[in-house]
Amino acid sequence: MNRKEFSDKVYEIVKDIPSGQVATYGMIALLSGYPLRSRLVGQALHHVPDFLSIPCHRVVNHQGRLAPGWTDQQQLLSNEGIHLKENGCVDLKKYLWDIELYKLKC
DNA sequence: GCCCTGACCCATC
DNA sequence: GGATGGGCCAGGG
Repeated sequence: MNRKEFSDKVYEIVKDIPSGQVATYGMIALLSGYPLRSRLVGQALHHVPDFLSIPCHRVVNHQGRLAPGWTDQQQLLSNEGIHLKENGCVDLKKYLWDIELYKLKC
């Protein structure tokens, strides 16, 4: 697999996530053309240079849980109107990004 | 080149 | 609904 192409695709998709909504790693992996590669999405986002200004705080795992040890993430989310549940998870049913909208765009 | 780890997902219990 | 186990892949020691 072409790692650069994969990460480029990931960045492109994540940048397309509208404000106030969240996506899961699995969705990103699927849209980037590499399903089952959700783990790589997490790693790609972890290593992403910040000058690309990618809203990776809008990406959570399939349970709505945020990145561990990244306290700023919930602050950024709340700035966009996304309020977290008591257990610190995002309400996916409420804020999940509609993957079909992106598919239509392509 | 092997082994462990990780911002994960899914099926199953 | 939480817990568990298996599968996935790249990076670092």
